[in-house]
Amino acid sequence: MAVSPTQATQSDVVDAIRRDILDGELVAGQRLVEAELSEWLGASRGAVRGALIDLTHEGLVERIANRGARVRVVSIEEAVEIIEVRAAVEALCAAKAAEKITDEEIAELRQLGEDMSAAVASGDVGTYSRLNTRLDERFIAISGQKVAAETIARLQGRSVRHQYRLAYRPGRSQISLPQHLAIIEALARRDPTAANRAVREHLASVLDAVREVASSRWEPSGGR
Amino acid sequence: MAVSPTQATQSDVVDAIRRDILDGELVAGQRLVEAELSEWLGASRGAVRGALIDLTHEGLVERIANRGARVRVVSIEEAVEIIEVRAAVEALCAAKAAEKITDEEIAELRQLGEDMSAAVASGDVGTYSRLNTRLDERFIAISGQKVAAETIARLQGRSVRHQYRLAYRPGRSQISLPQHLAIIEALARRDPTAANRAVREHLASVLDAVREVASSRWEPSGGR
DNA sequence: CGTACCAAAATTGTTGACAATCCTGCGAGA
DNA sequence: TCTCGCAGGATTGTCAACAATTTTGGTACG
Repeated sequence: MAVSPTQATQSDVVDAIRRDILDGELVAGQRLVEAELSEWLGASRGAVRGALIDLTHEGLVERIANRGARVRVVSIEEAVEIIEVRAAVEALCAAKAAEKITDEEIAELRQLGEDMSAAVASGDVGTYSRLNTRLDERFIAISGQKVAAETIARLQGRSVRHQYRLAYRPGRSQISLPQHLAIIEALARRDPTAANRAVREHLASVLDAVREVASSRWEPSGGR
Repeated sequence: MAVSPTQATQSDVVDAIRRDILDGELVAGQRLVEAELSEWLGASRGAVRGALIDLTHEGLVERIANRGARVRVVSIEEAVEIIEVRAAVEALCAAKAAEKITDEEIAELRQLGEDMSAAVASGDVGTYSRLNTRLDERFIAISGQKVAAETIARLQGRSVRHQYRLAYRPGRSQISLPQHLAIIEALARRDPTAANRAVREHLASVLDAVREVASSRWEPSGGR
């Protein structure tokens, strides 16, 4: 999108392309020609090339030797798998977090819970969605599990496009809010087992919703 | 180690360096100078550079801007975290595998179990260790969870050095063999819950052993 | 009408030279 | 003796030109 006045560095390019993919500016399957992006972003071709390689490792871009890069298409099946893995790892984090959470952090999460309730009550889906993400990030950080955090971050990007549709489905907030509050309460009670289960139940529900959206999108689209 | 007569390509370099790190040929913390490796492996500096970037993403190499690459040192704490995450994800795979395993695959795993028992009985730790790895790979493949497989593969490399010491500890085989057989039996019974639990129990035991090795290695070593 | 082939264009891959950065060792001054 | 500063060397980072590969469009031939 924005072309900066100064020369863009490689990590700038990575961020820019990643954002465009996540925002849907670059659609799945679209070709990513190095020379084009280079001019588009005001960076050297080398930088763009390196960025595409990085994004390939993140799973957002697909590269075939001598045949260029395209935005990776993640099938519903793959999205489901990603959420299943995330469920397993996040549940681990939740259990660990419940064991080492401090009083201040509990207060912080409770506040977060109230904000979420308020956002849902006022129908502000955008804010609610952002608070969701924050809750995830917070309890993963609290768990102190760096490897798990890195693993989840890696997977996050790939599934975000599929989860995006979800947030704005009517009634979705009402389903997920109590689940999020349950996670918070389990952490506040310092109950690892309950926290583990609460996270799993939440992601199982997300999974159902993703599958449902998938099947409901079978008919309208007629594309390749 | 071996320098091939023909020009080595980038993926050759990745493989060569990875193998050397995993084999302990390159020790943790050792500097990896691009020009040296380039001459050593008979590849261009660009190829070596690219390989080091790839290995950085794998977590085997650590790179600091303008200051070069070194073999990443994975602390005991990190190894523990890695095994915890692996436990969560492999348990997921085991449960999924139990749901879709075929009769042929059950026979194959049972055979594997017998081979493992034989290897332990004859004290052939090397073979036993290799069969272990195969068992892991097989039930992950059977589960059909590509994302989980990729996630585990990523983590595998980093923890392998810590697990390596383990295999040759006296008595270790006797502890882990029944756990492996339990995994096989749970899969053969097509019991997802039991398979999940069997994998978790096995990796919990690995975890204990890693921690124990860690504490027993506190005294002999005199620091970096 | 379809197919095989070929050259031109477009695109990616690689290399080598140069620029930028960091580390080392030495010497001057307090 | 210790600290600071500064060249010199070593190492990494970047770029632009060149090579290799794939795609495309057209044409001749069956």
